[in-house]
Amino acid sequence: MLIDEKLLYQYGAERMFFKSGDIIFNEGTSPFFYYQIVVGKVKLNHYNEEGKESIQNIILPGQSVGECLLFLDNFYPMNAEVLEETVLLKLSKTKFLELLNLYPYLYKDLSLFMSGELYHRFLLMQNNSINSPIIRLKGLLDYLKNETLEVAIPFSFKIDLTRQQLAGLTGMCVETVIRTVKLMESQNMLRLKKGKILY
DNA sequence: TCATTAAAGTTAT
DNA sequence: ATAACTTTAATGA
Repeated sequence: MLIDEKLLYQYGAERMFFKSGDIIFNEGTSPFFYYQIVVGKVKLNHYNEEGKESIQNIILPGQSVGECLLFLDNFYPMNAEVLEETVLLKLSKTKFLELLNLYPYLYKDLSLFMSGELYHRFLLMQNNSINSPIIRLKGLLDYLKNETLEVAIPFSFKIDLTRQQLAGLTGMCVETVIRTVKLMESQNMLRLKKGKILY
C-alpha cells in the first residue's frame, strides 16, 4: 500500500464505506482530502458534452485516489466513482501535508506512485490515439495485466471489467469493443470464458 | 472502417 | 422484477 494504514490512522484518518455507484468527489470541486483504498475499486472518469464517458483510470486497493490534486490549488478535473463495495481511508489535506513533512520518505513513495501513473497514462494515451481497435485493446489489456501480475502466463489473467468500461478506457464504443474482442479471440490473442476475457 | 441507433438477449441485484 | 450490461444488425459518416 501507498501509505501505511496505521500511520494514516495516527494522523486522524477515518474509515469510510461506499457502495457501488457512490461518488467520492465530483469534477469541478475542490480537493480537501487524501483518499486511500483499503478494499474495493474506484474509477476516475469524465463525461464529455454529449454525455459520453471516458475513464482515466481504475484504482485498486492500496492506491490513492486523486492525490496529485492535493499539491495543486485547482479543481478536480474528473469524478471519482465507486465500482463495488469499497472501504476508504480519508485524511484531511492539511494533516496529509503535515504527515509528508514529518516523514520525507513518503514523498519518495508518492513520487514513485504518481510517476508510475503518469507513465502508464502516457502510454495509454499514445496507444489510444493509434487507430486500430485491436492495438488499442491489446495495449489496454497488456497494461492491466502488467499492473497486477508479475509473471505473464498467457490467458491466465481474467479481465474483471465490463465491455462498457473497456470502451470507456479505450475511447471506443461498446459495440466496437465487442467486435474487437471476438476478432482477437479468433486470432488466439485472448480467450473467452463465460463472457469474461482471459488474457 | 467505426460510430450510432435500435431492438433483443443475458446477467446481476 | 428490474436495471445494467451484452450482442446483433442496419445505417451513415
